[in-house]
Amino acid sequence: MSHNSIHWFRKGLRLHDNPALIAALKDCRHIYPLFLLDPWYSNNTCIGINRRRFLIEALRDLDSSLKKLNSRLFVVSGPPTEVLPKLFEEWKITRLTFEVDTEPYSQSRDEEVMKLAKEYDVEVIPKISHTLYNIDRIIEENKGKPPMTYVSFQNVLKDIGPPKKPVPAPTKEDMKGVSTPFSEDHEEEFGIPTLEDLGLDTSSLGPDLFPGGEQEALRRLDEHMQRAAWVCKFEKPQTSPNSIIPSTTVLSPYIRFGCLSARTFWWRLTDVYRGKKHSEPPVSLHGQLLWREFFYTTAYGIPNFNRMEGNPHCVQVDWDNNPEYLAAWKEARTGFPFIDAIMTQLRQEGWIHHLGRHAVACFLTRGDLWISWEEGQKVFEELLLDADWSLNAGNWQWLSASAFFQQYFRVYSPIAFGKKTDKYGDYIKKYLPMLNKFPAEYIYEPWKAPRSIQERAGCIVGKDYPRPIVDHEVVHKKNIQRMKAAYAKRSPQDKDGKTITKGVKRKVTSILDMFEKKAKR
DNA sequence: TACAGAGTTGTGTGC
DNA sequence: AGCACACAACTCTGT
Repeated sequence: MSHNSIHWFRKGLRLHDNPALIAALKDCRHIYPLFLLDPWYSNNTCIGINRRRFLIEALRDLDSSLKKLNSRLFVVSGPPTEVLPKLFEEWKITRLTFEVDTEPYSQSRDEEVMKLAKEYDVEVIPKISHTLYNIDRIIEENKGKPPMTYVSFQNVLKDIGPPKKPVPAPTKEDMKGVSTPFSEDHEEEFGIPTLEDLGLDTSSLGPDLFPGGEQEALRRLDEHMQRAAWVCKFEKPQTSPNSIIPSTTVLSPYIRFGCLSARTFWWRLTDVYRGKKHSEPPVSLHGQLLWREFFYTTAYGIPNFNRMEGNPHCVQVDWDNNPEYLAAWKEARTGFPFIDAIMTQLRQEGWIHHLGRHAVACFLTRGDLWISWEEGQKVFEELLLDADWSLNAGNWQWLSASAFFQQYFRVYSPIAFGKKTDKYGDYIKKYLPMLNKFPAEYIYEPWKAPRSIQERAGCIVGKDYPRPIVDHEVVHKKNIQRMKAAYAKRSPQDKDGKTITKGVKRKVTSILDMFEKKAKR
């Protein structure tokens, strides 16, 4: 039988390791590679200009790769449930393929689309290739609930075995007998819009340090995999959050959009490791991919994962509603140069080191400002090129000690932490030029510099750079007590003040049971 | 059921 | 420089 296939790109913006695309090409006469500009995202999330640019670059790269196979990318605006039925009819579609995505919106969207496809007699082929594993399988192997620690997660994976090997990109050979019916005015009808076409203000675009697209992703992967000794030695906690050149691979935006397959990355690492002594999870590069998989699993298996309320694993905390503090954090004017430099890099460049994320996340939540992690989550979602629903929610819960991580008395110092890897504050000077002439001994706490030194440096604290909005020493001690109270509420104590855990355990299990039953239905 | 042990990446002090 | 320790005492997993 000869099919007319749509391959619907959502994440997975690549040709390599794209099993759903390969499935679309089987016994196929006409292939329509499709990307939808779904208004749901603009209506429900805030996406910054740098992220939008990354997406458009990735689409352009995809189109250029498809051109080499005598095909083209079709870009259409509108809700999938409205656009797809029209295209099914217009293009006489018999088959729809796409990559599985586990985010809640994707799940409900795809469920609706599959119903519609049935009505139009369109065969649907979903394939797993965004994650290393089938997430359902991991949860099943762990008795129906997601593993809640990295070690137990690893134990489950031991039973499953290594991830599947990536599938090669389609070749001209695979395209024999397959064509894409595109017309001469393809650009007008189905072309990739520019940022201006989308009516976006491009005045705040930052430098294009990490251009989107599969070709750039594979180039970047090659570049790093050639450094075999570095790859084998890699230990995430030993990399610097405040180096001028990123100390890690910065492949995360590419993996987020699926320009790079996690499985391709995984097996390339395996090749580099082979026969050599190398670091191990959780700190190795394999370990980083497993962290991603870990949070994809918990995000899929835990209800209301991006919220505090209704999230059975999240400690319920009485965070302050403090718009002034939130704005100061978001706009890089907390008065702590280390924090403000990181927030500036985030806004301008769209990527900050994982430990930089730790520092600013701890500062916003349990460390200093006592503002809900959900607020921080929104800011990261807007500004991070690699903002990924599952990882963003999971890591914010981790850093705010709301879930996964409970040692809330371990607080990052906005002054001391950065000094470990950047004694002289070069990173701060790069992102906060007003502090450029400040002597190193005061660069992390400019308010302590004598007036004469501030004058000589041409930067008066309170005028040219803000005073610190909180006294870290005071506020972090207070916040540890507040965290203690939040945990005590969740975990009732006996008369000696010792925590009784069994009652809570039963409560959490029962909520999970309910969720499991719901999921089975 | 109870308990021991561990937990990706804290800070400050002292040797 | 690098390590041990106190700080105070959290939760999850496995036995």
